[in-house]
Amino acid sequence: MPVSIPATAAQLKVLGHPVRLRLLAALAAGELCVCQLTALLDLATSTASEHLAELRAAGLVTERKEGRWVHYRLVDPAARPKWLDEVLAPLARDPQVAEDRRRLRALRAIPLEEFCRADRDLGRLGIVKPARRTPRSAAARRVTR
Amino acid sequence: MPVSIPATAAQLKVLGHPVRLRLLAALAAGELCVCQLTALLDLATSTASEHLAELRAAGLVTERKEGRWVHYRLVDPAARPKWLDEVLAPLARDPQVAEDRRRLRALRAIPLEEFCRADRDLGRLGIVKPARRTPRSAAARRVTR
DNA sequence: GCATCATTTCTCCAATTCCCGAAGTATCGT
DNA sequence: ACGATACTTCGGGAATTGGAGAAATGATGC
Repeated sequence: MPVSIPATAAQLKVLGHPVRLRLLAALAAGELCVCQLTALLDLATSTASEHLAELRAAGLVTERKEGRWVHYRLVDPAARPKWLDEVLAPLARDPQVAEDRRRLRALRAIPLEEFCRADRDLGRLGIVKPARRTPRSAAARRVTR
Repeated sequence: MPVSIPATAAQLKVLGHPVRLRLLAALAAGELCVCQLTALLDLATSTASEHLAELRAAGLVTERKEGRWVHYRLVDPAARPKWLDEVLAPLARDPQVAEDRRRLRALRAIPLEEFCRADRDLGRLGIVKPARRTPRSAAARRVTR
């Protein structure tokens, strides 16, 4: 595990983005596939995929293919920079992360097949309530940018 | 000390740049003024100043004005994110950081007045040796970009 | 083989970053 | 008051990033 300024800067830079940080915080509780993460963060599939690719290139996550799905997880603790857990742990206090964890508990209980059959719609599955988190309205996207 | 995804992402992003990481690694051993850091990293003054301003905006360093000089230092440990020291500590093994520390030991021994009177020229002061680290040749800059 | 579905890669555009030199600010010494 | 000096802010140009949709890839099931 070589520690150098350029390598460390690259890892920190990748981590220094709200979406990627949120992805990692979600993965801290265990592996998830791209479609679950996409639904959780309400992103375009290609956007989620690209962020995950960056995290992988920085050596922060690994992928595991299984059938049609690709599961991502944090790199195992030995290969993990020591500061990563220190960064992620306090994020539990962020309300966004807390809500993500709550939804993930429900989400993990649903088999992937069923989840995808339901169009990966958290609303339809009763994971998010009245607010229609419908398929990413243009309006919703525009504000977050 | 509010911990949130946006705030943490902002701090990590600022840290995720080789120059700023090197600046922080230098400051880990104690406060330094802009002109010392500029000479150490061989940057344009305005570039160093802007990087330091970003670090300050992210709450990672504080400034102290004294006469003509502005001294920067790491924020005090209480206000410091817990992961910051974990990030900086292993960097001691980076050869660049090791060399910076060596030069800093010599540099700190020189009063600021004298240092500036010598045009902040590390070569002239015998801190860097034969390599003429003259005032930032265009050639030298071009490669590092 | 062929359609389907999850994911990745490509193409494009807007926005941001990075770095410098120039211009501006503030402080010191005279 | 004046010039010199340490630093900051501004202006601008090259490079990178972020994100979406479209097209490509790869595995599954019929």
